[in-house]
Amino acid sequence: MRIYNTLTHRVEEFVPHNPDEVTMYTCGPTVYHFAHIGNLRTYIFEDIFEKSLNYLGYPVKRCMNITDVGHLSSDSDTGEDKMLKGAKREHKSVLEIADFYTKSFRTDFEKLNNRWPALVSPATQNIEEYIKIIERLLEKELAYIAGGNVYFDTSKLADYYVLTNHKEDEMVVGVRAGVEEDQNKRNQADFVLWFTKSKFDDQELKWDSPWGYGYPGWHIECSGISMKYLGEYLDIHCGGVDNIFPHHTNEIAQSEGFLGHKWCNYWVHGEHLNDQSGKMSKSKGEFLTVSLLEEKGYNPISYRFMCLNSHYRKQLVFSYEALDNATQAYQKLLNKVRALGTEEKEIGTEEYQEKFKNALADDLNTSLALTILYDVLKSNLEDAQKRFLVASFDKVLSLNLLVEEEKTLDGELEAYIHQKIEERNQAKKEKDYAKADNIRNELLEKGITIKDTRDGTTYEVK
RNA sequence: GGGUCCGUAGCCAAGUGGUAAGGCAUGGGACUGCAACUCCCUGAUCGCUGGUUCAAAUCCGGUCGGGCCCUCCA
Repeated sequence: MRIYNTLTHRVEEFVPHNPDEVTMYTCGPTVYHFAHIGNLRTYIFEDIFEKSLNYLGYPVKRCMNITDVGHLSSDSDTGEDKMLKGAKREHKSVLEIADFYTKSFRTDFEKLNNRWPALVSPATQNIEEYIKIIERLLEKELAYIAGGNVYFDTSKLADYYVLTNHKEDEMVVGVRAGVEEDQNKRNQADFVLWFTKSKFDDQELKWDSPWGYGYPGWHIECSGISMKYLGEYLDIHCGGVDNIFPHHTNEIAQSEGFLGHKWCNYWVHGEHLNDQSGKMSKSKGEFLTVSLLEEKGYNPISYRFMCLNSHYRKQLVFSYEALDNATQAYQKLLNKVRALGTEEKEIGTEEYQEKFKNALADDLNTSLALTILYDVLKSNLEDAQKRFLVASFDKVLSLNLLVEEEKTLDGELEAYIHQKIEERNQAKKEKDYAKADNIRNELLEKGITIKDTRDGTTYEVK
């Protein structure tokens, strides 16, 4: 498999430490509010990545954190704490907020057919890990204490900006409004590992530490959780592009400072979903959640389809036109697949399996992978072979291509529909088309769509 | 100011040197009592401009337009 590595700025051949257990860490959400579909785009990409690795023969051990504490809106100890803000907004405790939004995140995550990682760990349950790391960093003099907080000393590293081509003296501090420089820091890029003194003394969650009662900095949690669950040699670390700097840059600094050797070989980042005006955010424009799409009558999987039609490293602009487009295409695809019958036959499908694998192995070229799916449907293969391939591809695509609509109709409704269809067919025979159309409309109003096929009349219940 | 990415038909989009995949929409046709579904047909010299080359959407330069990052973010 070839994948783009942010560390080298190139597409590279993927070589894991151990092909029998690829380790993958993906940054999770801060659970202070609902996730919007832009947030979820990254998780769709990560899911496709994980499943592609599986499809290509690599078992994956994946871990994800849940940020449920002290995520300040800046490393300078300024701005607001997201969790506290969420709690205040809803008059609940931080833990209640975390619990509620973790659950709703998981619901949305799974509605998009993302596989929930086996290892998911909240930041608040790994405090001892962070303390262990910080202690070692202090011993090695890679960290220092100032103003009651523990900071990482970025000047001790030969190359702090490994992921970006930033040059420190050319960077502008406070490009964004509301960012102030923390006077305790020795270097501009230093960041907090542990807070005891903060503008946010009303922090609800605090723990004892060698440096006093306080709470961890944001970046340390991913290093701690990752090393705790996946060991000290990580194959893949994923996240959204916005995490490249400073979050992932800082993770590398502290993890490698702690370990004393290279930590993770492949850094893979997903691009953003934008709206017409640029970056999507929770505070401006329409707050696009999975639930909102559902309220508007969209199947969340249509959104997944829309994402797969694009490339994870390309910005995608959300519009209802694009989503409608995807919805239409997805429905047509389902119709075609459902006409294939139920038998599966593997023999003779190797060529297409190979093509599909090649598309995935080429830096996750999902739109090409979808094209191969269309090629299969148009090919001269037998229906059973096509069906086998669709089933196989859907292990990665996860578009519910073979999931029949499991509408459990009660017998009464079913009998009613059959009776109406019978009446309509009778009317058609007698060329009483007005009556036939009336029956069809009557059923349609109840969400039942009639289809006349060569083998008789079928129906679909919405 | 620094960094980085992108610009292919109405829309989504593949293609990184050999003469433009695929999907949706549109228009036409087959099927149907009509419709839906399905099937067939239907469209672009690749932002603009120089250059390299026998050959460029693909490489190099310039230019225009747009996104993102430079301590909230997926």
